Amino acid sequence: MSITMHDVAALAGVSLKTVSNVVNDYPHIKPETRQRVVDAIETLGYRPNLTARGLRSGRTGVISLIIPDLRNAYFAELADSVMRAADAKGLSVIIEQSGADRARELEVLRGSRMQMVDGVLYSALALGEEDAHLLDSVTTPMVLLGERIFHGPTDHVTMLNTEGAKAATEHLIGIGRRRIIALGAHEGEVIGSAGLRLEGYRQALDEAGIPFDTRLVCEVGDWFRFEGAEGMRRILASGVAFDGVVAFNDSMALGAMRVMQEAGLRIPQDVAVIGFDDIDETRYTLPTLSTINPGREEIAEVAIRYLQERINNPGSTPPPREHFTRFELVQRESTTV
Amino acid sequence: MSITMHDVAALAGVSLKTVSNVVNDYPHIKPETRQRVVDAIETLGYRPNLTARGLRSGRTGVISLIIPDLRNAYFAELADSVMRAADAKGLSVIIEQSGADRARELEVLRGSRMQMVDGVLYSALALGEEDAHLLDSVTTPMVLLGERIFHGPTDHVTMLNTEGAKAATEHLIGIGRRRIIALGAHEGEVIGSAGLRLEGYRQALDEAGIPFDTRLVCEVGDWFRFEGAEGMRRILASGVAFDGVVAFNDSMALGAMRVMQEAGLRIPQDVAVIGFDDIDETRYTLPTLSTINPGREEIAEVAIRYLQERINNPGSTPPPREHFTRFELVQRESTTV
DNA sequence: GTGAAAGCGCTAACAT
DNA sequence: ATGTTAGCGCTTTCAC
Repeated sequence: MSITMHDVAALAGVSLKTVSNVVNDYPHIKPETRQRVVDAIETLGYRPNLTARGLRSGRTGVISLIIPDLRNAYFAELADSVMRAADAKGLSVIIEQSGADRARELEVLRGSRMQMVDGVLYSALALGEEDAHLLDSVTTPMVLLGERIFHGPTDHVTMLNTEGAKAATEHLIGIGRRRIIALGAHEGEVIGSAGLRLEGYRQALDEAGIPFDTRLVCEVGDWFRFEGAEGMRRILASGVAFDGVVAFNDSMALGAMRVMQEAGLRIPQDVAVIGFDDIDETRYTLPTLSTINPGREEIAEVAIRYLQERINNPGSTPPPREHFTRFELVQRESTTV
Repeated sequence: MSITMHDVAALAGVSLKTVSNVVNDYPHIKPETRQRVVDAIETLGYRPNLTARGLRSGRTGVISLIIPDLRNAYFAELADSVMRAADAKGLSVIIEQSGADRARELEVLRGSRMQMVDGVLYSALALGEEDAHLLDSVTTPMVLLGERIFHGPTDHVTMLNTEGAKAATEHLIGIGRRRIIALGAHEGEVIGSAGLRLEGYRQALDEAGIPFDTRLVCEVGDWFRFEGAEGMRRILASGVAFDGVVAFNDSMALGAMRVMQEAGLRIPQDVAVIGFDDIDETRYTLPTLSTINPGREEIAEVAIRYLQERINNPGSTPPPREHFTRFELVQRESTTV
């Protein structure tokens, strides 16, 4: 049996309500009363029961973060940023992995765990624009992360994908590259990281007057290292000439780099490479990898702020907001000639 | 206002208890009654309120995982394994980062979040054997992970560190290496990953009749890539001859590999390298990295099982158990000559 | 400024 | 096999 407010109230000789007021930092309490309560809490080692508080107040102080997979460095780092931002606001974070699986991404939304969190940060990978309406029925406050769904019924925080990819491509063009591979395309995709980033790649080529060549566009399935490696193997096998690679994430860039190095290509002399995400690892590879930093900390901070605003104002439902973070091009050895 | 059991009971024309029984899969319910309740749940879209259930039953179905830092690939992968094992048992996981900071590791133990979880998986990095008594006062069921505290008051799951390091060293000796660097030592440490692994390294040398040379022992602070790189720089600067490296984790091995490659050393021809942890990345570096797989999935599975046993039998307090997982040596290019 | 009472939604006894 | 009753520990009216 644990210590309850009752015990504290009894020891301090006050009522339940007064203890509650002290615990919740209510302003109007006589200093000496407050002190007596604080002492009683101290001597008894009282800790509020958060479950009871949650039941009564309707708030648990817990949010959930739904991401595809923690083993993916980008999401591990995103989770880290989210947990820091949440911690600063006194929130705990339950992480749920969806495995980028459509069925599971939907299941998690309906799952009963949703009943015990105040809000959800939702980073979908398999759902798309056509699923936006499925979010209408979600009553828990939610902030969307990522590029799969725009103009949904909820707040949305993401980076400027097209602009980032354009900047990456311009950077390669700026160091004299003309035959640039786009690694990580998804056929027919318009919305979504792949679609948006390919668009940025095209814009950069257009503005530089470089013709778009479909042989330089490498389509892959998932964005793991393996796929980056496989994609590069296909490029090499095709015999197409190239002198630069814009990979749509760092993992693929690293997989491709390994394949190129095995094939005897020198980076950046023969092929300059730039990735996306600025995962920690890019600082330590050989060569180190230039990349686009998507502003993970800003994403986490803004997402938490939006979520908390929704949580704290359950009545009002202002229209969904959209926040685009600033990105930053980080130049490292893979594009320094 | 959300739908409660009351609403379901009213619609199905049964009592609260019956609804509760159906929801909790109680065995003895007339099939037709059950069906009526199920239908009512369906039409109303009822979801049990987990907070209320938690308050009443004393169990929330949430555990917390306390780890140093998700940005560390080993812990991200451990968290992934833990979440999968927990999910299979219907448990949710709150992750808390301690930053390998002693004060924070202790704070997290006393934190009020502990009041809302059924149990804790605790992976300390800064606490040590001398802090074991601090765990006595923790009433929440707990399973220790890692090597900092043995013979504490709680269950403990870890790998066979000494044996793993011994096997790694023997592997290098087996391919003809005699001057082997031990990368990642902590001066004076006996317990803890560094101490135990250094011991395994010594045992392997002893058994092979190779003299222990302190100039080959490289001490570092944290076990990040940066420290591995710095340690290797010091080794190279010292001018000591060597033909093998046993790194006490993969991150350091990769940092060291990069420095060696920059210095023109070929791996594995000039220096064979083996790490520890089998993080995903080791499969994709150039060369791929041989390593000791610590059996993360087994660690997660056993830890969750132990924890659940403690949670489900709050009365009985059998003595603390200790489980050592099997490790596996994974040979890759960095030790294949 | 503080107290008394009500009840958040659920499950565990104890009936029937 | 199902219904009734009584709280879990807290916050929130509403008094005083």
